[in-house]
Amino acid sequence: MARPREFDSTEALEKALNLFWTKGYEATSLNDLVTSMGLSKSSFYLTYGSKHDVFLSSIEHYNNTMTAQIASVAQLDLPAKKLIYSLFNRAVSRVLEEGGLRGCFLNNCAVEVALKDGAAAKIISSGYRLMEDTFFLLVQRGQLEGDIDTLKDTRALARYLNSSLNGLFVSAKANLNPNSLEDIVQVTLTALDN
Amino acid sequence: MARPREFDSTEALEKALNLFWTKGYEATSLNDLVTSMGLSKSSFYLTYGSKHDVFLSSIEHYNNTMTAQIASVAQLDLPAKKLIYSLFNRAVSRVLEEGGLRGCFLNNCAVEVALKDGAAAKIISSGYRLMEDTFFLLVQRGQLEGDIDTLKDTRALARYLNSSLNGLFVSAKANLNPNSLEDIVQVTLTALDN
DNA sequence: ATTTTTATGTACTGATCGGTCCATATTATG
DNA sequence: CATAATATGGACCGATCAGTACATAAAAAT
Repeated sequence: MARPREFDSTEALEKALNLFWTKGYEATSLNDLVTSMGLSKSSFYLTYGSKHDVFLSSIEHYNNTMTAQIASVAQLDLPAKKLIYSLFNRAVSRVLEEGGLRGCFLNNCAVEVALKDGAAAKIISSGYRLMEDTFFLLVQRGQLEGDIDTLKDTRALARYLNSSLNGLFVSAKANLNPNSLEDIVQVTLTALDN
Repeated sequence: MARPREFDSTEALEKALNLFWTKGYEATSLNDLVTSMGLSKSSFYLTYGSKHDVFLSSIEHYNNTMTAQIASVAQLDLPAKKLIYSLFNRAVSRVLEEGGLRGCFLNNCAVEVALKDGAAAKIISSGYRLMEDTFFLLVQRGQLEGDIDTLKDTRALARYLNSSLNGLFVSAKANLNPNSLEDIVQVTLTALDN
């Protein structure tokens, strides 16, 4: 009944997400967005509403994909404690990769906009709880599997691990040093030992 | 020999610092700056050079005051381990105060600009090393005082503590929850136990 | 083939961006 | 009191900001 869209709207959203991820919200201009998304301003506004709207959609999309992807790692058929180890080690190697310093998108958003953007803050917060819950399930499984002391507070450990992962990303940006990151991970993970 | 300045330049710099701290670099406009610093554009540019220059000066000033202030805490005549505890507990209570959510300025800067602003990155990095070195001295003293296992890697513990503190600030922004912050601190500090 | 409906490209908006210019004001020195 | 030197206020700059208007394009439905 009407002219069909010439672009894939989730593909374009991912382009926007990537831009916000590497440049931050404020430093990303509308021209940046439409250029990298490959569409005209008309299509942009018709499809996504506004810069702020597409930003919120980006965070939601991030929650639905990246965060959910980590949650799926948690269901792999390996000892939960090993999975936690590998989540941290993979975070380190990802940060050290080309372009990896942009870190975690939720982390970046929390720091840059959570304080002044209530709508964004809600979505960020839900993403964080998703991460925390993933760690909770992993720690719980580790306790069931006998690899983590059952006397330890499961929720507290989950919160600690989530927070530590964020600290790692900030540390990498503040003072990139592979040895330092490995030190941090090594000490962090001793909290899971007896 | 010439007309005297009508404002205190470090006082004004602190106003700028506070603005960058709460709003972030990109979101702070020149009008914001001159208004809150209480001076005209002429005086601003004559005294501080540019928005970017005053930003760099702000970070340097932060390093010289806040970070150095924490370093002075480290020299208090109390068991070093207790001092580490109180640094973390004070961070939690400061975050929970009115306006405390803006967190740590170095942390904010690292996340928002370190990737794209080399000049800022250098200053941020030096601030971080200052923090890390403070923790190093504290851990070392704790080991000498017999409160921290001497078999533990002093430098690794310092890096870990510094990173954990940053994680705490991000966590607070992402999902403010006093219980959660206390959980994080409690687990974090067990790394100092035997 | 015409109508309906949505998509697209482009020109345009007022507001704000960081930054400059210059005329005037204010002081210390000679 | 004149001069030298810096400080200040405010008008002004081109560029860019996010967002809009509108004319045209394209497809499905009749």
